[in-house]
Amino acid sequence: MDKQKDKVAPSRSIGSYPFAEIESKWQKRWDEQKLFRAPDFPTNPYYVLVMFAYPSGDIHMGHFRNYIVGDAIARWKMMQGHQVLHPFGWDAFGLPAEQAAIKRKLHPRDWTLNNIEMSRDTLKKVGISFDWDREVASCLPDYYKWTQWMFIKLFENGLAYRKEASVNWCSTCNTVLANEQVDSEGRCWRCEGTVTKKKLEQWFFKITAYAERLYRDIDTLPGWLESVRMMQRNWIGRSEGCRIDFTIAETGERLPIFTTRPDTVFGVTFMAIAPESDTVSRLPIPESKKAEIAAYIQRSISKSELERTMGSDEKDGVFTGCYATNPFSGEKVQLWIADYVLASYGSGTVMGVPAHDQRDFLFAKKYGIPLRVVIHPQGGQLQGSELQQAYADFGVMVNSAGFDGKAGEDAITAVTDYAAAHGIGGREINYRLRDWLVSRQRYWGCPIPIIHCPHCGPVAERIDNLPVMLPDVKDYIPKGRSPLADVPEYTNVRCPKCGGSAERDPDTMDTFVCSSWYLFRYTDSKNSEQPFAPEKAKAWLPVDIYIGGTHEHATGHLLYYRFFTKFLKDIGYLTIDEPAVRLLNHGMVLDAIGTPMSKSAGNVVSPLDVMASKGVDTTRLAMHFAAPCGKEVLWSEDGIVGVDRLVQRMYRLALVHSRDHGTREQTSYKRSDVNEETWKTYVRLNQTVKKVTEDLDKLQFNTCIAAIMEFLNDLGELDGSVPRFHAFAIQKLTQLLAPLTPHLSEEIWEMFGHAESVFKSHWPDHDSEAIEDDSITIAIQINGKLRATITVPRGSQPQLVAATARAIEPVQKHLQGREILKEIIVPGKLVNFVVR
RNA sequence: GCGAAAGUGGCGGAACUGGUAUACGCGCUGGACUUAGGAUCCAGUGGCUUCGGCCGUAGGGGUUCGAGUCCCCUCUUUCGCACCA
Repeated sequence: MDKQKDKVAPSRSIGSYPFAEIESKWQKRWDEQKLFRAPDFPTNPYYVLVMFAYPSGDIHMGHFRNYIVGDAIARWKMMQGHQVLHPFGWDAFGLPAEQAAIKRKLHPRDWTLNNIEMSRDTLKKVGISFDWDREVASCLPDYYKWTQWMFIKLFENGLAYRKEASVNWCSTCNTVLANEQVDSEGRCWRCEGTVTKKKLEQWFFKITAYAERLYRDIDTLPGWLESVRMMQRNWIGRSEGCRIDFTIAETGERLPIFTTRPDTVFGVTFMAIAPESDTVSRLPIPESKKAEIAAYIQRSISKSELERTMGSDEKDGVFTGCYATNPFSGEKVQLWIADYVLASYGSGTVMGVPAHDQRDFLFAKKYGIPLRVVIHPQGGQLQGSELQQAYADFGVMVNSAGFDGKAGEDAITAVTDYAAAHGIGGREINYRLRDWLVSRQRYWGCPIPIIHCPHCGPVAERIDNLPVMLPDVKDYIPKGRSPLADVPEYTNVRCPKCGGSAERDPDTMDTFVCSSWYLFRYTDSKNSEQPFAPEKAKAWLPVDIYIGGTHEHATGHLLYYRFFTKFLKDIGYLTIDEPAVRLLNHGMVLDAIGTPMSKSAGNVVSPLDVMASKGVDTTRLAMHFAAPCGKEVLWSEDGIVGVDRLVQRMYRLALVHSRDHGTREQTSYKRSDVNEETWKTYVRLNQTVKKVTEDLDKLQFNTCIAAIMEFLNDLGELDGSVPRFHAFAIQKLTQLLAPLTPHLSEEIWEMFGHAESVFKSHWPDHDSEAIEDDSITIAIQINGKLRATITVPRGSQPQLVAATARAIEPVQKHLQGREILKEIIVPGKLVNFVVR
């Protein structure tokens, strides 16, 4: 019989895969049939969440990759019998809208809504399985009403508060920023401008009240990337130590400090206060010193974070003329102001132990402050005068009154317990995490629903008055105060409490507030009575997999939304502690030589262009196949060729084999049904089903595709002597490919006569009666080097295999004149002869 | 400086608990069918080779019958942290 292969003769009679019409056909049908509409109360839920998007009007390769990964998972879970929630929405407040408005003389709202239309159309062309009925846009009143509700709930629970503080100010954006929005080099996350400090009264969310839970629960998130977990741990910066109350010698006022090394307390030879610390103003500074100190404080405050951090070997400060008393030794030491001390951490004051802390050491060296050794290394001695640097390791306490001889952790415990027992301190935990500054002096954001009353102070807007509508303004240009402040109709209101005249807060919220709860809104996006019904949220949450750029959000969004989750649980709206079980970072898309795509580099490739010439499914496959999905991908046109061949090949095979086979359902084959070659191929098919299923579970889309290609190569070798076998195999492959090539698979599925969507079909199970090959290849090694392979029936006696191996010619040759010391036999794998 | 992850053909990348390194794809070489081929199909493709083999997973050591995989050192890259007391 002729080898039929999958060649179609004459090939010219069959056109290539007509992707354009097939794509629009199925996109339309999915829409009409509401195939991806999620129920409110699923019985077998799976929640796939992709980070919602800023509506910039187009999509780039990074978005494309993000969404096709989510889409593959959503469609696969659907075929596995889950009800899938796969929603989408728009993070629609934010700076670019104002800039566009200024530049193009458009209202930010019009610009944004127009972009949403365009972006949505684009996503529909990609055929992403979003449930568009649940779409949200954070800039619409029916959404931001509930963002305001969140603010008020936090306010009512004492977790939203106003304080004057030294805050981050970006002079380019003309607004304040949260700590999370300033990078490690002191630059604005959005414009990269230098961030300075400004003393302002602003709204904060008390995320620090959740520091311990946020820290502790990181351990309950094994499905998150370790790097993200580490970044959050670092950001929260939990540190266990001891509070020790020194006193200001002149006034007797308490001067508490935090230290992780209370065992060095007898080595304190000075104290240092941060220049910004409130404590400074309470010091009895001698007249003669005041001018010098004021100048120093002025100088340090005007330095940027970067300047203060750079050259960290250079410590400077100024002596206040005041003294502090060590409660352990009763000794008086000099009290300095030094800008290596941070006002925002601990009490803003540190005890200076030059012998055992490198920073204190450098500082003391510079100013000739004495040094006292109070810790000796185990079994060693330190000479203070010979120290070239601080000895910061653990050791044995010396020169420490009754504590001498205590060592390491015991020493720390002993001193801490003593402090607690004598009312001069005790165990304390400190966090690096600061409260979240949420006010923004910008127009295009969610209005803060607070009214400032001269009598009642800040008062929350009444819930039934929500939303506080964002008014139109003439001028969006940020001037360093909110444009809303210039709209008297907006700001002049009555106090909800006393009815007196009052002023509305003119600021808007950080857009990260909007994105801290959108995943909950999706479970009940049309609710006009509540942000979402708790029972609906309960039915879907937590998110099973959350996909996006986890790196840039590691210590921002991904911390904020955990905070909101815990808060909403505390007030009874949620039952979960953590919002998402698994977090997937889709890697960046780079150009073919590994440079990030950017306008300035001129190497941007639009997914839309590729889709237009090759079709969506080919473009999807090329992206999936190029690299495992957590890794960065080098995008190259060359990569398309191979997967395009796969698409064309599938389509051609379907054209040929669907002709007269109809929907006839063959669920499995028995060995007796088919010839040997077909059975082998059938086994290979089942192995492929198994492998693809396992790889999808591991989100290894690249190896799924490879497995399918491999099988297709094998299928091409098989003749058509068993009627309908090819048709059977192709239908299985169509299902396996469906999460990755949804349009192609739908079309082929229909060609085979199925009336329902392939996504309503049941994901193939492998036939466990046909998963193992009849014969296996055994590697034959001599001294660990491969010398031959032999093929034996599965389950052959290992000794028999070894004997066969010994007899074959290439092995004989190597064994000639040598002594076999040992035979290593790994059943089903290899035989290794150890010879001399 | 500290910490973590990684380094595999010309390229993107495979390889389960140590067990046939380089699956799959691109590219390349040759061929078939063709008016044509940027279509399709077939064969080959790590390096060296005296055609027996030898060498090969960043480099060097080690453990083992056997190492891409485990251990130690070095180099490189990426990422995070970097006055947090």
